[in-house]
Amino acid sequence: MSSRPSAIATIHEQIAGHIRADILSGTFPKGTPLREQPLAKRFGVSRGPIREVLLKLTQEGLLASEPNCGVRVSQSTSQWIQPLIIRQRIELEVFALQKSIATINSTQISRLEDKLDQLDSACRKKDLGKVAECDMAFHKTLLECADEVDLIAIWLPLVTRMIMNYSRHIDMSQSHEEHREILNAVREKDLRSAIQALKENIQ
Amino acid sequence: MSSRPSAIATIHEQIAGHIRADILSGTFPKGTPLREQPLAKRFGVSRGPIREVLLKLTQEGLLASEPNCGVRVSQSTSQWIQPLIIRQRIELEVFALQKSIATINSTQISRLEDKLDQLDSACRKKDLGKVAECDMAFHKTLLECADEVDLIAIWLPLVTRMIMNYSRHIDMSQSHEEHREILNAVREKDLRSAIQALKENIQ
DNA sequence: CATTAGTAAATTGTTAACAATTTACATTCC
DNA sequence: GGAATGTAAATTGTTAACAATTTACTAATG
Repeated sequence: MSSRPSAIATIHEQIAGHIRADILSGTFPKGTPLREQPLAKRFGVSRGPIREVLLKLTQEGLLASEPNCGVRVSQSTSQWIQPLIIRQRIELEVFALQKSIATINSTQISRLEDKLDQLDSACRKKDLGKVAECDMAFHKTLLECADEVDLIAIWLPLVTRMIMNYSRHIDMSQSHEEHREILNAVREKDLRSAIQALKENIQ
Repeated sequence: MSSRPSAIATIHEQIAGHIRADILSGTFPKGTPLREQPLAKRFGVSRGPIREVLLKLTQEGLLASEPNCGVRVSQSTSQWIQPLIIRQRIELEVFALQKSIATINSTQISRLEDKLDQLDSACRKKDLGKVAECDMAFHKTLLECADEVDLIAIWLPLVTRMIMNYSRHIDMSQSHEEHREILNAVREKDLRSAIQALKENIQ
């Protein structure tokens, strides 16, 4: 919801980022209950802000909530709808590319380069949670170039459900290469190649 | 969130429903700031639960939040992405129909009939907010027949953004007819007709 | 021995007070 | 008169205590 992309993360976003990484890396396996009090203690805040973060992650799809019983890490998305999710995610990202590629500027390119560097770093450290987070962040930055806030809100639940299923099977060395190809094509404003590289990365 | 469809709404859901209807009916025009204290007083609760409802509606896309400045009613979605939103929404609902239509049972049919009745009642009362809410509720119930929780989470941000733009142009008399046609086709397990009626209703 | 009932602990839900930040407005200065 | 500054009000953000609910465990009962 922050209007400025790449802004300094608020305390909410930092906490959400930590928990998100712990889920995507498998530190919290599927079905694990997340209790408010221990999380509050861990992050040095009271339960109020924690509740808001948990609600946010629930609506993203990472957590599942049962009234009066708290939240637990979501189970995997069913096999049935995965092809649908992939199709829709590709349609959104291709749309964003088509709209933005002609007018993309150097500031946006360097933002993408930053994300790519962070992804590279996470890959070398074999930090699975961080790799998944950086992967998402790269694509999110790409979407932000299209300057359509609604696009990201629609895209988020799709990508969250994909990452939940695939994060543990990411090929660290390949991931970095694939994203570099996307960025190279975008830099040269080569829409066709960019779309192809994007599809290969997502599928 | 609630595992039981058609369950008694929690206090959260009731408050969210009220505010949602006020936004969709135009009682709160686009850009109107929503303050926590007045809302808390209006619904007879403290600010805590109100904050959670506002966060929920923000992530649905009805409200836009600026840190330390509260939330306001979202502006309309840009013209650029509306065709995309419609396409994806149709794809989701058609998918749900394809998966569920063969196995749909009488309990689910009567649930749909309930929603249709409520829609009819709201149309006769010319209650725009209620009509928009019932419209959404009918389609949500249809999606629930597919028994894929993730489907609804992906669908919600799409339909919210459609309704935000169209709610004030709904043809009350036509809306009820269109939904009745969908239900009739579903009742007869006529997939082709159901899809056609659905597309005509959405587009 | 399995089942039920009852009780204590753990956990979520709610509230009201307090802190930090932003906004609005009046005052001063140029 | 207009811009900058300072102060008060309004508003959001956070906290800790309390209430309500669920869960886990123990003991009684058939």
